[in-house]
Amino acid sequence: MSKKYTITTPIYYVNSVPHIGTATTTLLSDVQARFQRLTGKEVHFMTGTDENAIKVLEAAEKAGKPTLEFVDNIADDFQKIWKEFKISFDDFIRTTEPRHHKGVYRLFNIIKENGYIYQDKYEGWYDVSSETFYKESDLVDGKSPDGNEVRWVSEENWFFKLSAFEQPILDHIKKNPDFIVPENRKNEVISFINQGLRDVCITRKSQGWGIQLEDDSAKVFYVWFDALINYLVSCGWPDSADWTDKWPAATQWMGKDILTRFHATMWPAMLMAAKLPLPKQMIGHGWLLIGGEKISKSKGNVVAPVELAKYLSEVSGCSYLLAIDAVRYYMAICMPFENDVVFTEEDFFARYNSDLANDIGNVLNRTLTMVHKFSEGTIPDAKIDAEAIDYISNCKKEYQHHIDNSRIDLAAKIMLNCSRWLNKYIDTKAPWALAKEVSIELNAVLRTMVYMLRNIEGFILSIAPDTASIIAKQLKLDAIKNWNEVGTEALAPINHTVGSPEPMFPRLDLKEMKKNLKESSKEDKKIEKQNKKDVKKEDDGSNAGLIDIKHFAEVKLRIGTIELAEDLEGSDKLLRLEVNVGDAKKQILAGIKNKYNPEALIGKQVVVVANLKPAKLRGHLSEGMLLAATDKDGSAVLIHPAKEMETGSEVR
RNA sequence: GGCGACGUAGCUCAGUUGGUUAGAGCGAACGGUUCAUACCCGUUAGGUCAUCAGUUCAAGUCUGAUCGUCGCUACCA
Repeated sequence: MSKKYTITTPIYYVNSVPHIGTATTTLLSDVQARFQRLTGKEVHFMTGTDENAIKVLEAAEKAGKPTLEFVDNIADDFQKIWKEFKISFDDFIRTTEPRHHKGVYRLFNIIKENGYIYQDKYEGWYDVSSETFYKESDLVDGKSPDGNEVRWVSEENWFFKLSAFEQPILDHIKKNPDFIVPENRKNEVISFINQGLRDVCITRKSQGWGIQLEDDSAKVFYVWFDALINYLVSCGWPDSADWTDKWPAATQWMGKDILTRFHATMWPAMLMAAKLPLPKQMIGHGWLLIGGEKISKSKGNVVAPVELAKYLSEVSGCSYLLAIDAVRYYMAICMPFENDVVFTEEDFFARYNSDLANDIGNVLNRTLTMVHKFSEGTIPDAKIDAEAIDYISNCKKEYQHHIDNSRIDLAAKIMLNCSRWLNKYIDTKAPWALAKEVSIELNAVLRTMVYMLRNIEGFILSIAPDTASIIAKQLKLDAIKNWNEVGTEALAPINHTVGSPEPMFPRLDLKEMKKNLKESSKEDKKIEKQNKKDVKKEDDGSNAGLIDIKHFAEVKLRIGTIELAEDLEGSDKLLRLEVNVGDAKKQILAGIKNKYNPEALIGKQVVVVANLKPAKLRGHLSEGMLLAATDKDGSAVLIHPAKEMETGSEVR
């Protein structure tokens, strides 16, 4: 069995349908997959859904559906939408499938046997009302993301010895410069690992959802540990005989957000711990940020690619299939690589007009018309311009190079440049002028035009498959099926009769659309204006840096009496204080250990910010703060009232 | 607080190891053309490369500071 070219997308959370972000990743990988197939490679292109997150439970509950049914539905939706979006995946893996569970168990056991898994106490914040564990970073102002109270809980769990792989991963990155792209992301990963990796807790107390441990049904695997394994499972690991043909993957695609922490550290570590090969390349591309004003009825920040295509089809009159291609093309040519790219619907429609309607669509149209007018509809018997053959031969090389390097945007630009080249070629040669007298050159020009068009077909095929097939169809020629065909003269067969032109991408009336936009977004603008006004009122520039008194009034300052002070265990800066502020006692952690003895503080009065949101420091809750002046050396000097005050007195 | 990224034309973005007059596409203006989807081709306008200072013969590029946006992180109270 020959080695396959494996391309992966992340598996996506099932609490929402595909949006512009997931669609971008998926589309870019699809272009690569389609291209590699075109070159004759056997491709294993996989995507899927991550269904074991605890959040799924809540989402299902909200939807009023049994959890299993809920995830089934969403997984179906994903597949439907991806198919509509022409994603040519070979495998769609769901982490609720038995094959995935089997893989997770196997990998866990292998890593355990290899000595990289151990049992220890897991401590974390536990949200009782939603029965969910939260990481420290998940907490919002000391509460769960839903605003529920959390409490500190510790329980026995399994840990993965991630810390053992700091150096091995760094070494691997160094030895394989293309392992992580782009460069700036690679640097981020390196500096992240250099900060030190902590072992990760890979099991949780079961909430009734997730993959239960084989010998302990009260526990489930941490979702990221389970999810990453899907890549292996999709390749047939561990039991299928041919999994080594598919793994390691050639390219693992993802957005930059899940690269550093998971794919570039935890995942390689897991593979190393199991003595499995690492993927050849991971790409953490930037985001397609949503900005500007929205023309369509899409709500909020979620622009569904399929909805966008539907809307484009409505307003432009182009077929739905080609409208999907337009979205695909846009995402391809705007691919965010190192940096994020701003997406606006206005920009999308402008690009549709300039690139697809005016350039590519129009050049097909004028070529066909000319072949009909000047050559009775048949490709004349003439030599293709050597200039064109040269040009295409270069483009072909570059195009392949770019796709192999995952630069879908640059590849798309080559295609667009071919169309520009052809437009310029036509203008320079002016076939309509040549046609006025008998001319051999006219025939060569006409055949060259068709030849160029066919190469554009070849270049756009992986990006916008139906656009390619329509080009072939209007020329009444068999569609390109292999990359070898690109650049050959056989693409424009002599004496072949072409079909009649029909606009693929009808031009949009952007001015008209802008008018509509203005009306539809009047409301939004009003709100925006109001907001701006409010900001201006408070800060009109002349008062830069000054605040309104009402902002100050929001801060509740009280005289508090320190009733208890002690060192905080494990901290060399913080003291733990209990401060009476009149109506309540508050635990406050203060970073004043280097200046104050705890004993000397007891009984002292201080100024306390009484309505500060609690925060957790060093694992302990701090419910307020003491006012202190900053000394020359940067240390804190507490502020005391000038005379003994009643505890709880207001400070103004 | 720490680490990091970013700030380049009206808009969206390129600018390799510092090296002439800072680029592209879109948009705009003007001209040309008529095969074409009011399209295409050409020309032009438009930039204190966030600000300030420094290194250098030479800085968008290197260094430091400042401002702004964003991300991660912390023993920030």
